[in-house]
Amino acid sequence: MASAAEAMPDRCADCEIRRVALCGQIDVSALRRLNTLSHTERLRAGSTLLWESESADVVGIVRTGLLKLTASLEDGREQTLGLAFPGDFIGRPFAADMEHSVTAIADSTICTFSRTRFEALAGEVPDLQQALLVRTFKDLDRARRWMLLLGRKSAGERVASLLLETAEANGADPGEPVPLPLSRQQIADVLGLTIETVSRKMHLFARSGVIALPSLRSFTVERPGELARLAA
Amino acid sequence: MASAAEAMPDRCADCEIRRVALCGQIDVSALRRLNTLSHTERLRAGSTLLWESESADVVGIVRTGLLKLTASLEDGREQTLGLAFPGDFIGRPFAADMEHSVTAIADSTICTFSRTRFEALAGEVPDLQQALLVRTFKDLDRARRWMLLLGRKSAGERVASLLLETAEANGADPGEPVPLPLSRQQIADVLGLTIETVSRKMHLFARSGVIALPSLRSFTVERPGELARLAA
DNA sequence: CGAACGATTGAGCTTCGTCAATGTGCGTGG
DNA sequence: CCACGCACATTGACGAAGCTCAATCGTTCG
Repeated sequence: MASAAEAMPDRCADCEIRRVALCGQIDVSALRRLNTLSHTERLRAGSTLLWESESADVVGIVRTGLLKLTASLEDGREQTLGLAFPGDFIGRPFAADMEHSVTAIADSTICTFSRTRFEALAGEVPDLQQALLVRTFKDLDRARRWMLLLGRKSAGERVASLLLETAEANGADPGEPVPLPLSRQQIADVLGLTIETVSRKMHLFARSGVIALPSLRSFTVERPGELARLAA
Repeated sequence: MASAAEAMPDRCADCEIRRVALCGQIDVSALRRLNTLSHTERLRAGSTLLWESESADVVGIVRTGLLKLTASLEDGREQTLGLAFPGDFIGRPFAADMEHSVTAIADSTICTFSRTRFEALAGEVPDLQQALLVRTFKDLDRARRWMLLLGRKSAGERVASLLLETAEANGADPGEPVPLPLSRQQIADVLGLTIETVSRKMHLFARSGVIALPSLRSFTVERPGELARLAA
């Protein structure tokens, strides 16, 4: 298996696929076939892999970095619909047109597949399809949870929710610095706010001692209970 | 096939399942098995089939009526995450806990299955799983499109968007009355607004001649182009 | 007819967006 | 090493959008 990856450095190592994308459920021969279909795509921060309302012929799995899914209105207003971390699946099998753009926030590598070939393989490998279905249900629930935030939470609650979620995703202890992979503008786009409001709320929390802001791209949680209460 | 439905009136007619849920893709024997597993659940408007953050042991397909998916905050604020029309799938195979409630808006009937038995069958019938996957991708894109509305559109744009979408779903011509299945409060919950703001915007549009409001539960589109422009 | 419920309308206020000025960190080139 | 410039972030002043509270209206159902 490793030898295949060495022989074809442009292919994804199948151990990676197995671990990250498919939870070790699919059998080795299908894995081999999946592997020969894959290409590693390198994406610099800021460049876009898939474009809203254009047809896409690739799907993929994020290997490293961070990407955002976004939709825009004609006048330029933009909303981030979700983030894609390593292991997340991107693209739309069984559908030609994208409903959102996929753009790298940090330099990223994506393990890509021809969409039609991936579809064909999925039809032949039920375990692959089931893994994808379970994953898609999770994405759907994540998106819907965010709808509650966008529709009903105040600016302060939104910012607190994001900080809390980021801290938890990092398994950070109180007082320990948590890296913040997003700029203020990107935070605003995720939360449906403006950059100014995000800045004000973060510093409000910092002044009240709930968090600390040691640098622009990190924070610490000083009073976890209070932060959770602020997140509503 | 019809005879099975007659012999067991509590079962869903399989022609219904085939047409509505599975796009005619699954084979007849699997259909039969699916059929013997199904129960028809009748739900009165206002009653809840599945509860947020409780475990659920059923999944199902809406046959008649209309349901809403909702999530709430502790203090009672509620956001509607989506609507389930006839043909829509509800519940979460491969997951025990619900992330949202499912409540009937109108009297409804749902063709339900034991979740675990449905999961087992899905594992055996790849076409069923694929149909479900395609459907789930569509739901995900619908949810994400709504995130753009919740995060970035003004109250007027939200109301116009909902009216436009409702009119289009009904294939209504200009001037023709469109039924509105939601109360003002339910519209507000879908759009992330208050009932007062919804009322004001609707009457604003009516006064300007873009729509007309012949009754509380219907409207007509008088100037489609203008309504589309208002929806942004 | 009256009560109950949902919808409308108005007045005031809060929150958040807008606009503008200022500040801060960082890389580049002198 | 320092100065500069640029991008990003912060802060303040102000206004508008939408929420809250409250009164009224209309409809439906006893």
